[in-house]
Amino acid sequence: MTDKRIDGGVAHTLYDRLRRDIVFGRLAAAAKLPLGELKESYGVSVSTLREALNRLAAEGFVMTEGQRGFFVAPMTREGLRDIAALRILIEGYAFEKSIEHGDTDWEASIVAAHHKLHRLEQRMIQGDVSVRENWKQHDWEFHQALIAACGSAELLRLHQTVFDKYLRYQVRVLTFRGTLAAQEHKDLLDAALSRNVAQGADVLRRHIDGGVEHSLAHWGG
Amino acid sequence: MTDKRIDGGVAHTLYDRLRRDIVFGRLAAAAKLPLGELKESYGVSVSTLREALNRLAAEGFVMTEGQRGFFVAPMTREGLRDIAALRILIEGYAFEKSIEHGDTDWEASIVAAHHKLHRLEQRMIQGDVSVRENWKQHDWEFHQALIAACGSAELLRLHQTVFDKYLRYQVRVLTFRGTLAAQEHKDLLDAALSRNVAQGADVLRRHIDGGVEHSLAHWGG
DNA sequence: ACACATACATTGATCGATTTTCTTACCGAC
DNA sequence: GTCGGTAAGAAAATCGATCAATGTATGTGT
Repeated sequence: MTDKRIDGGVAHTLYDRLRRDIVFGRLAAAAKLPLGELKESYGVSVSTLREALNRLAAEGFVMTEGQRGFFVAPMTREGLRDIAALRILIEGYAFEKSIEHGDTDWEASIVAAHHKLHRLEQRMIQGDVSVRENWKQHDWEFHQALIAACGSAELLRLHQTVFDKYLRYQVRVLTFRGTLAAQEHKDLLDAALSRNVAQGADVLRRHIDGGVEHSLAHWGG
Repeated sequence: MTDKRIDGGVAHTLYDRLRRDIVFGRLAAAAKLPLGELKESYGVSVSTLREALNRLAAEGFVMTEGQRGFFVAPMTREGLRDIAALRILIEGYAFEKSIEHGDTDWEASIVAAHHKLHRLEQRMIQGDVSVRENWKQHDWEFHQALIAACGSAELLRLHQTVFDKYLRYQVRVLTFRGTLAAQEHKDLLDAALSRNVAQGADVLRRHIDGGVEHSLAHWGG
């Protein structure tokens, strides 16, 4: 028998797909989301579709105004600075708490997460762009591992959506920050292992602000 | 003709009603939410109901696990401490930014908001419990006014849900902190008007932690 | 008497159809 | 020529019905 727990039902699968399609730009920013067309392309009914869209609307990935349907959330320079500042606040605080409370198991998990991320980064730097979506997953897992010992479920949950909103802007510019980002990840790992709160917060701020500057520089349009 | 913009459709109205019913405890914590019954009592169809519940699930007011339906989010001592810490972080940061950037219009709006709140608090202290739900509204409007000049839409949006999650715990214990809370609100106003960031953050922390201690002391069960 | 399996009842998840609302194109009046 | 109103078409919001999963009770075998 197949394990049903792999997918959480059509609605949950659809939610994941839509979310990824928004974060990775396959659904363009500010694009209209016509129920009739999406219903066809995703192969679900309108009710199921609306359930997923409502969840995404609550998280801020899609907008819905009055009875005019759903739109992908737009991307603006101000929106990027806004979400980046929020990520620095949330992740910075969670990182501090995590450094305070983390035990040896936590240390082991961040070392492991960093190793996997490092491998992917090497391939990315060498120009292998096929692993991009995979790399994102490991980037997130590393950052999530860093703050996993913060002791707050609310914080971890919130970080997940803030991180993805920020990531959407990183994906938008197709170029990779490469060596710089990789070095910052290493610095974050070192700060965590040496329990240096101030240094960790500082590196994290530079890491995120660096991504903002990179995105703004390659904004285009 | 009646202005349609007053209600945002059945779904949005239902969302508001459900959210209020959860925050004010009319839907008990951890209670099951049977679609068949709710459909009757709220007078909507199952699809509309599920849309609203999905939005609330994304915000964390209701839980949904697998194919077993929806539950009101439970309330625990740890959950209270968790959400309180998050509120201190979010609102404290937003308050600082607001003090930095706020202009005279902002000052006027917080004076006005505080005045309305103050009137309600006087009636609450005198034992008039009929204005409780109205008082909550003005409490929220005052705190929202304090941070309105922070310059971040994401922060304001996030604050709204964090505030309501915290408020649910305050509503849970039926007693009112009365004079203490009123004095703290006055102190917050003074700190904002005198642009004293450190004092503002300090008062805010005491205000929120005070509410936590009050709730834990009257926890019962 | 207890454990397990199976049939039944209940509830949630998904779908297709109906109703309402918005958009736009068209026509007449100023 | 433009503004305002109106009617037709498209799209979204809502609903009622069907399908699938879960929980429960019953019966049988050890």
